[in-house]
Amino acid sequence: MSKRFPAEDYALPFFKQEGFIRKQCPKCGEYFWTQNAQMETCGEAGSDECGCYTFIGEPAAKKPFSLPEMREAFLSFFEKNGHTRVKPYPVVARWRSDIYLTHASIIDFQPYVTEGIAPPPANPLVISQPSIRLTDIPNTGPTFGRHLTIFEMGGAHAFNYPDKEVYWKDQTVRYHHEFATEALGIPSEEVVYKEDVWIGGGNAGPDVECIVRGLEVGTLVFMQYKVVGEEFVKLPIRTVDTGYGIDRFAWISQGTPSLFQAIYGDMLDKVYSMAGISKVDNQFLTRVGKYSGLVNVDKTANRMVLRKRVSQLTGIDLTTLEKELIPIENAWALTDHTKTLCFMLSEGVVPSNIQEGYLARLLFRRAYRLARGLNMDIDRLYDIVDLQVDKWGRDFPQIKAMHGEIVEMLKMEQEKFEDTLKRGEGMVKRIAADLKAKGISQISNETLSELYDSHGLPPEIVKQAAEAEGVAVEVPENFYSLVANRHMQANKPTEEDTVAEHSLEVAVQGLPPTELVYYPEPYTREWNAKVLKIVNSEYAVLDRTCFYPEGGGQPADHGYFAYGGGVQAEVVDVQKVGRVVLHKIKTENALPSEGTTVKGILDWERRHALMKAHTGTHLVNGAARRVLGEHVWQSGTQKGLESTRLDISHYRRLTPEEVNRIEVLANEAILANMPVETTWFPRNEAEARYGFRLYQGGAVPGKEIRVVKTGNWDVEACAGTHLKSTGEIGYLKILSTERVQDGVERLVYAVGIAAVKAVQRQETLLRKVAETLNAPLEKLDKTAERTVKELKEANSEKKKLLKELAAKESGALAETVAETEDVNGVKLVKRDFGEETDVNRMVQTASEIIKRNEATATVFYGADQKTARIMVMAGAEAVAKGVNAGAIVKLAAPIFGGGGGGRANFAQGGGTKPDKLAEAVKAAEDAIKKQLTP
RNA sequence: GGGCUGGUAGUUCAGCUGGUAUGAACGCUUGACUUGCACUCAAGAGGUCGGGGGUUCAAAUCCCCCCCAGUCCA
Repeated sequence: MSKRFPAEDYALPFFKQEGFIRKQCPKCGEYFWTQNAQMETCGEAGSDECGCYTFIGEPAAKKPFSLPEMREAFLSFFEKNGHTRVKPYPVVARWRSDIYLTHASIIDFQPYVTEGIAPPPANPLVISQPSIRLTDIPNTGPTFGRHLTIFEMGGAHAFNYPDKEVYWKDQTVRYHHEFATEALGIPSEEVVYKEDVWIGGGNAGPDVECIVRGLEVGTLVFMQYKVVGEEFVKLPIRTVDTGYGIDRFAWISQGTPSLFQAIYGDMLDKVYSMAGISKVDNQFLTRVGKYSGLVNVDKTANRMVLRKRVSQLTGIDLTTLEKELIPIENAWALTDHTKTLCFMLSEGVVPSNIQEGYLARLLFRRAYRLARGLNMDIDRLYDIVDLQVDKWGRDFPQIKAMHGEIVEMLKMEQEKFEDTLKRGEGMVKRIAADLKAKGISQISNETLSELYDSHGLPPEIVKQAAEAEGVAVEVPENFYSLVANRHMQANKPTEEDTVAEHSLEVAVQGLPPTELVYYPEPYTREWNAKVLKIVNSEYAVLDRTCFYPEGGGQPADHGYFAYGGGVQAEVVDVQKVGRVVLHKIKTENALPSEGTTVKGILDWERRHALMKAHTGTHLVNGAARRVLGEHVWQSGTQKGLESTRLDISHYRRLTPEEVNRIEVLANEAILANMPVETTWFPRNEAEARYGFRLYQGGAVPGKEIRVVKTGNWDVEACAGTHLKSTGEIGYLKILSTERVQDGVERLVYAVGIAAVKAVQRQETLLRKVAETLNAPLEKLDKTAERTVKELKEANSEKKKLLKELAAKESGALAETVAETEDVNGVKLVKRDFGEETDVNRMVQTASEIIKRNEATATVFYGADQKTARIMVMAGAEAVAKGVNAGAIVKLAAPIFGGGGGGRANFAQGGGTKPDKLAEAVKAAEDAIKKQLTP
């Protein structure tokens, strides 16, 4: 979608007053505002080459600022100007269901604030938000720090309501200009404002980019539209969304060749020395850094073209450029990635193969490969992590608090990756050897993408391993799009359910919100209500209800309505659509008519059990966190009558000991009989009071949040029905655990009487086993062990005996049990095994006989009531003379109603008509004779 | 949430167009020869072919369900 806003949208009084001129850049074609009449291009050092970085070596500000200094300068500037300082939000956007990571400051206020559902924590406000952008991975390094996977976005936000204007475009630009010129001392005529259109996250509006000496240091967005199809629809709330690149501002204030030097300072030297980069030529970096603005790996896929251009502009030859630059870029990227990992893991992201955990894994593996590429001992990676914790731990205390867990999770991840690599290298070796044997000297693209897609082997690693085996690998330029193509097939959306849901939404329109009696009175089992509407002749809508609708992993209540003197309508399901509760009535039952007053009666046994399960779940969650660590988050839950489950994030399989400890802790929490308090808080207050740990169950909609506080054990935002106190649960028993995904463990447990019954079931099972084994319960393990051992021994004894028997029967004894005949120099041995149909025994015997004389063919057979079997084996000499066992069985087996086959030296067959066996044997005998007849 | 790959001896794997697991290598045990850099040679032990169901005369092999593990993408 390309759209331009009219020029007047950007013609601000500020520009006029301060003598800014609007110009069109001849290179990129964009309009920009500047006080410098001599300026021809917009000066932005992008791929259009409108300029280069002129701050490198010549700092743009009055003094150098470190990142924390710049952050403080920014925050205090806006604070001075009437903004309230707000603490940064987490980098894991758990309050949102559409994204995993916070990638801008505005993310903190979407959708509740920007859509007017909840008020902002302050208005206007200022925040410095650590933001993670993994789409910038390939650019991190090559662009000298213009792109980072983690950066701090300074956000000064104002939310303008129809009835309350805070400030809008003009004031926003004024603030920026004042910050840049007065707070930082950047000369006014060096600040350029570029007109631009901003579209993101379904919203849009005009924006201006702020360029200083070639670098975009900020974007001032005026969010005022919702994107609907191709159209922009005006929003009631106009949001000032400014993004100040705090890191970039620090960079221009220091004028270092790269942003990394500005942010990391001395720490970078330590990384260099770990990476074995002995001398870093700052003059060289300065020359290259000036032109780093035109590098953008996404837009111009071919990296080499970019390098060539940089080489042209700097006059440094390509080889030198590559050789000098690549290790440094990699060290930069490594430094950046470890910082991002520290932030992510400190908030409880567990590396895994799904969701945000996968992003952490991706990042770690990349960091690992960068370290390897720099010939760095992998242990140094953890030294860098330590440096990061030291560097950022003061301003972001959770990083310091989680230091141990971060390192542990990373080490675990390292182990897993090294296993994958080892496995993969073995696989490549075998593939290479196989190809070589077939005379193929190159690994196909198909194989290459499969190795990556299914086994996680990046092509460079395959190349390395294959070439060591003497098989070539050519990695196609478009490798990753080839992989993407493999995913293109079959993504069929099944959206039948949404249609039905939509019809309910329409049906409840205009109805008043149902009064939810189950919240203030979770123990009320009977109440009177008026039927407001019957929907789709199956759902009843009441004015007030005690029936809990399905949600938050808690199943719907059941029960019935009584009305009209003795009529009962059973409620089999309850759903909430919007703010209206729908009660599904059993199909066979009569529906009460609209306007009737009904008495609702809850299936209390069911509801009470579910309440126990729900409160119990909060206890298990709290117990798991205490036993396993602060990285534990709920990643899903389903309450049930028989058993309930809770999925938690954790980086390794739970041990039985850990499970026992969780169980004991949870039961201690029950015995402590702690009160369960539920309180509605305004969103901001809830977050301020309890932090983002509240969002255990994921995103919670609405302006007000229901907070469930279980004694001193656990606090969560939760919409379920809860007990008054924990003691009511009685007893909680963990039944089993499983691994749902890498990094997600599932605990299955039962509460109350269901828990007792579960224990009884397990006991019954044990007792049965004990009876079968005829052993006392307490010696069951030893007895089972011994029994299995004995069974194994018996089996191997049987095998041995079979062999011995075969050896005997193949010798002298053979004469007595088998018929032997000589046909043209081949000994034909025929034997009826009677009721023995175990081919294994026939095979053993036959091969013993043949071992003695290769010029032998055996025809063995047997039959029980139901099936007949025939087996033909021929020695090498017999085969040479023409015997073909396969052909014989194929011919003979159909006679007794079956089939069979095999090879020339061995074949077997079976059938279902044992009475025809003799006939088939005769046929087989004749066939052999025929084969041996010249 | 979607896709792909795998589960066979203690380990790494072969076998998978159904028809003997005489499986291979390494490891292990015993013996011989040597004692030096993966010693060599001989003999031997070691398998519910992840689990369950189905098709078939016959399933490691084909089909379905489940479990376990790996991996890519959003």
